[in-house]
Amino acid sequence: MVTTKSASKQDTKIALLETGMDIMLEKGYTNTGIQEILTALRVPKGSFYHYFDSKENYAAEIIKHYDQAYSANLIRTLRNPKETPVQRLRSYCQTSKENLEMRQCSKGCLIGNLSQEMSDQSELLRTELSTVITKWRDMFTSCIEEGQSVGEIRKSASAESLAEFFLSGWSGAVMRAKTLKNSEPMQTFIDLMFEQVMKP
Amino acid sequence: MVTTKSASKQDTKIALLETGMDIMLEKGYTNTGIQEILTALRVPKGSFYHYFDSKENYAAEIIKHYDQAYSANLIRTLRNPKETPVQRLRSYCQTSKENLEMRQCSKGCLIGNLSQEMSDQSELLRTELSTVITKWRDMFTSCIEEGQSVGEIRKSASAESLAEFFLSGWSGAVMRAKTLKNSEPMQTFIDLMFEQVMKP
DNA sequence: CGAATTAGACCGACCGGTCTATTCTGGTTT
DNA sequence: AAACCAGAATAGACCGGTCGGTCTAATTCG
Repeated sequence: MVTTKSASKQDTKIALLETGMDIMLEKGYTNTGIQEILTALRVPKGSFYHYFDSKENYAAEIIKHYDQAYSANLIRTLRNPKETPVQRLRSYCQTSKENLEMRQCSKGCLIGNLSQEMSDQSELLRTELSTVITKWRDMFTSCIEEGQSVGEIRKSASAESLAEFFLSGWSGAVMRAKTLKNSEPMQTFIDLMFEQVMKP
Repeated sequence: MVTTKSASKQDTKIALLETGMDIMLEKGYTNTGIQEILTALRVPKGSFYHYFDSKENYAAEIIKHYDQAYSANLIRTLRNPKETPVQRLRSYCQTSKENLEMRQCSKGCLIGNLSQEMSDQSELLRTELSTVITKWRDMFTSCIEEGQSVGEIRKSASAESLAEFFLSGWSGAVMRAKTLKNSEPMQTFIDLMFEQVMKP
C-alpha cells in the first residue's frame, strides 16, 4: 500500500479546531457557519457532530485550544531568562504589535473578540473566557513581581493591579487599533505604560 | 378629533433606531434580527425598508444616534464648570462603573462592542465607529489639556497620548469586567490611572 | 389627488442540528 | 493467515426555522 497519506483519526478533530479557530478569529462566533468550516476542510457534517455536541461546545474547545498555543508562547516570552522582566513585557508588546501590523490591524485576539461578542450570550463561553483571562493575568503578575523584586518596576502598586491594568490597557489598545486601522494606540500604550507607570 | 395619541410619522424611524440600539447593545449586530426589532415595536417590514436601505445602513444610523446621546452626556460631564478636570474624569469613570454594576456588568458600550465585532466585517461600520472614537477621544484630550494647564495633570506626556491611553485602558477594563462579571478591573484602572499616571 | 407610510405575504439562502446508511479499522477468533 | 465483527468515523440528504430583503396592495395624510 502506498497510501501513507491518510491522516490518522483524531487529526480530523484537531483540523476542525484549528480551522474553526482561524475563521472565528476573523469573523466571530455568530457570523461563522459550521458548514463553512466543513467545506473548507472537505469534512462531512456527520464528522463534526461525531466530535462535538454543539456549536457552543465546539467554540468552548476552540477557546481551550487557542489558550494552549497562546499560553505556551506566553511562558516562552515572559520567562525568557535572557531578558529582564521589563524587557520581556516589552517583547510581548512589540511582537504582538508587529503581528497586528502584518495583518493590517485585523483579527486581533480571539479571547478579546469572543469576550465582547459572547459574554452576554453564552454563560458557557463566558466561563471559559474568564478562566483564560485569569490564567493569562496570573502569568503577567509573576513577571511583574519579578520585575519589582529586582527593582525594575515600581512597588507603589501591587503586581496584581499592575497586571490587570496592563492587560486592560493592552486589549483596549488592540481593539482601538482594529477599528482605527492604525497601530498608534498600541504604541501610545507602550510608551506611557513603560515610561510613566512601570518605572520605579 | 381625540386621537392625539398617534405618533407623528418620523417617530417610527426614531423608535426603530432606539429599540435597535438597545437590542444591538445587548446582542450585537449579527445576532440581532430585523424581525425581532419589528415584532417588539409592532412595526411591519415595509416600514423598516422604507426608512432604511439595509441592515448595514441601519446599524450605521444607530451608531450615529448612540453618539448623539453619548456625546451630549460627555460634554455635560467633561465640561462641568463645578468640577476640576480631574474630578470630571473621575466622575465619568465612577458613573460608568455604577451603570455597569447596575446591569450586572452586562452590555457595556455599543461602540466598543460593535468595534470588536464589525471592524473586520463592514468597512462602512468601521468608518462610522472610527469617527465616533476619534470624536470622543478629542473631547477627553480637551479636558486633559485643561487639567495640565491648571497643573492638575502631569505635562510629561501629551494630552492626546494621555487621552488615547485613558480610553484604551478604560474600554479594555469594561471588556474584562463584562467577561469576569466583576467590576474590579474598572476600579483597578481608576486607582492606577489617577494615582500613578495623571498625577504631576 | 399624489406622496408617504403601513401592511404583510413571500423569496431564496442559509442556519444549527438530526438521522440513516455506509465505510474504515483494529482486535479477536478460528 | 483468513474471517469476522463491533465501534469509530465518514457521508450527505434532510429538517424546521430564521435570515435579510423584495414586492404589491392598501391605507393614511397633507
